[in-house]
Amino acid sequence: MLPYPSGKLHMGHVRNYSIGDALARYMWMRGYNVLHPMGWDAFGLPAENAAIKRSMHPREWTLSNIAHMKAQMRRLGFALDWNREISTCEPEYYRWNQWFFLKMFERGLAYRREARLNWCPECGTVLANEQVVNGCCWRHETTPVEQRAMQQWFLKITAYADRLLDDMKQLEGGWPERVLTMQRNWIGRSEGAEVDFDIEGCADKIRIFTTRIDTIYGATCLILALEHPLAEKLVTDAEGRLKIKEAIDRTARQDPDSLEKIGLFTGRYAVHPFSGAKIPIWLGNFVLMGYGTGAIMAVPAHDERDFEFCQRYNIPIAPVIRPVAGEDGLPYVEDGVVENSGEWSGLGSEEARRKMTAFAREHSFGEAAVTYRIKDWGISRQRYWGTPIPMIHCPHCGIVPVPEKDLPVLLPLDVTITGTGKSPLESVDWFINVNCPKCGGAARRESDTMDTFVDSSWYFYRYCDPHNEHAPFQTSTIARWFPIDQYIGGITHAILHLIYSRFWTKVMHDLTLISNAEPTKNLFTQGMVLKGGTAMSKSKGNVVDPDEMVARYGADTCRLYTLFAAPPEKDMEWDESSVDGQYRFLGRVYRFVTRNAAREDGRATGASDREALRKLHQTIRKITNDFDSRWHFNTSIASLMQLVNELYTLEADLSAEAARTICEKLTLMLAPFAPYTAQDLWDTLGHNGPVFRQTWPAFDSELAKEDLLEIPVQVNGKLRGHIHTPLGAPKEQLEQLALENDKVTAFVEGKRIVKIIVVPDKLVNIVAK
RNA sequence: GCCCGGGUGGCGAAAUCGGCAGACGCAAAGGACUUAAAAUCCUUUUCGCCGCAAGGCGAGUGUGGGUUCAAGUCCCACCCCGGGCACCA
Repeated sequence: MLPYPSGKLHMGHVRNYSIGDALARYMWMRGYNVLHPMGWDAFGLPAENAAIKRSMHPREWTLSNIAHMKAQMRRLGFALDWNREISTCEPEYYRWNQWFFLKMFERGLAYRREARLNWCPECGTVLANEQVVNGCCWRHETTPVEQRAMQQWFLKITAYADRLLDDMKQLEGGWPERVLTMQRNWIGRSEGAEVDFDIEGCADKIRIFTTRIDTIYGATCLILALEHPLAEKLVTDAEGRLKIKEAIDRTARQDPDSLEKIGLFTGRYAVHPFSGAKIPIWLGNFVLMGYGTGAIMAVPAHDERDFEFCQRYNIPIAPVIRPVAGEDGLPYVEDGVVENSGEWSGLGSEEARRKMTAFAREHSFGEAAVTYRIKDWGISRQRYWGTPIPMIHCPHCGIVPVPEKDLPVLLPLDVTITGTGKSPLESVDWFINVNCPKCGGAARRESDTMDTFVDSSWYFYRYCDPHNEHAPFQTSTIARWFPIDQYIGGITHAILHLIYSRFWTKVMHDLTLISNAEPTKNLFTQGMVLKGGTAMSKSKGNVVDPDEMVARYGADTCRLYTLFAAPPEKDMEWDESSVDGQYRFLGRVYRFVTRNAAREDGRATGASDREALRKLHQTIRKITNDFDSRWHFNTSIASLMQLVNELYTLEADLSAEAARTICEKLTLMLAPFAPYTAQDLWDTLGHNGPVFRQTWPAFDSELAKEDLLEIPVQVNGKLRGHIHTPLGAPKEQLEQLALENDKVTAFVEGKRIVKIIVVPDKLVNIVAK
């Protein structure tokens, strides 16, 4: 039995909750309506919308926690795949996901094509590139993904690549630089040129992408990806084709970190479009089909990878860039002066790139081109749960969208989950066999469902208007909450959820549903919770469930522990040995307030009152500052502890009046961090209603002022003594007091005073020789 | 290899703008209360040396330099740890 009320805490993501909830409560007490989808639990409000309807503050603030997503989405009826939960049909959730899908299909932003994709054998489904971590599924970290070729639905996130990049300007300052860098790398925009090479004795051309067209005279061969469509045309003999297949297999089996370069000569030659030289055409396993054109020109003199390849296969190396004088190191990727390049020799790299690209364009064998690393978002999943993709395959009409009036397409309930890798929906005849909406003939319904990252991309908009039956949400209803003022989440979402939701926001912006181009103004990424020095994960088996801590100490102690262990942006080691301190602290607060809530001993006010009030106002100032600037709640809680420690020493001499004031303000300051205890104390103090509806205490800088300062005195930079002066004492006085100080004189004696540095209210340093 | 973080007592950490390094807490030791234990309250606690003692002296924020009256904080070089990216042409 705990000595104070413990409360409840949903323990899914205890750290994220503690941080977000503390902020939400503080902002509320500072006079903002806070839209914080999950935080109302902590506030004690029954329903999410009650808060919006019962607006009580003129100012508004939107806060969302990524870790709260699961619970928020569950409320909205979105599907959840996290625990392989099988959702029942939630018509509104399907309807609007499907509605968006149709809008994208109309605009060419949703399309279907065959693709080799990452397949997780454990999930029995394909995954998007973003969802593959170290070659394994993001949900099954020890299960390597396989490659499978199948028909897949994609969302054209690449069409938004430039806007996703450009709009980062709006996020600078509000988002951690680290996340922006990760997204920038992920999008991977690079500018260059595409160039066609004729093939000797063949009408086809090979198109390559390069960022260094200035080095093209150094190209001594072309290298195509093993899977390049032209490979089969160039290599016609059975033996050669077998070798290609073997090379693909061998590459797939290798550790991607130390891939051995494998090359196959096609026996064919290409014509260099600038020099007219005949250069061999190779296939190489390090050339990626999925990037650029799947073919490169190898410039071994100036590219490390090409060098390695060409050296291995005895392909000539021809330097064409002279490093700029003064620069040393490898010339591999550096700009310099072009040489051995016919009429272009002597130009700087940059100028050469511009002019050579223009030349290629004039002679119709190339053009400037931009390539991205990011690929379209593959959203097809062969799972039962998730939104059915609202499409019908008709043998006569092709792919036909389900008419909007027929939405939502609901999942059948009579499904057996086989786990065989085929979509379970395939086996439900009544679901699959439908009539074509166009011609009325027999047709088959699409059986793939959508990636559940689709749901998380826009749930926070729907959350603000959850019961709308006519639209995903009403623009005017949600406009006031967006963009989100503050989003809190783990760094793990940097290139998953956080890029998808930015994309979705832009699509909705283009559909004129919203006016904001970005979903959130500010992003805060809290540090990871570590156990044994590494991030907790199911595969490592080091996941700690804090439920036990909550059962033993209560949720408030658990919150305090989480917030006190480290500043929120820093990783924290989950080490329960220090939780006792938080438990003891809450007990100390509880006992002090209950002892002093309604004392009637008529003790007179005196010096202790003054001292206690000073400490109180200093604490208010400190915590207010922490909330307003840096959220280092560990120091906020430490200062509350200091206040309580001081109160314990002064308690015997406090007047009832001062004690009462202090109890109230202390309780209010505790509320963001330990809401249940604070609420109980607030009741004990004889108040009615929720403590978080009280105004955050203001500090009085007069009361916070120290009467007498203790100022350190240094001699030659070493601390030798202290002097006592009132605040704001003049320099001369400090100087004089310092020189009169016994301890100081002992060190100055016999020396010549060179200089005295006086920093008012801070320090005196005497320089003596 | 490239790009970010970070390195402070036995431990988690604090020092927010260049101004007393180690706040606050854990653990440990001692004491009070108690028949006893728990709980609670109080005290000590960076390291080394000197002293019976009050106290004093010296060293100290990964390493080596530098700037400054003054450096955990700024500059240069390096070491170590963590994270992200990585045949992206």
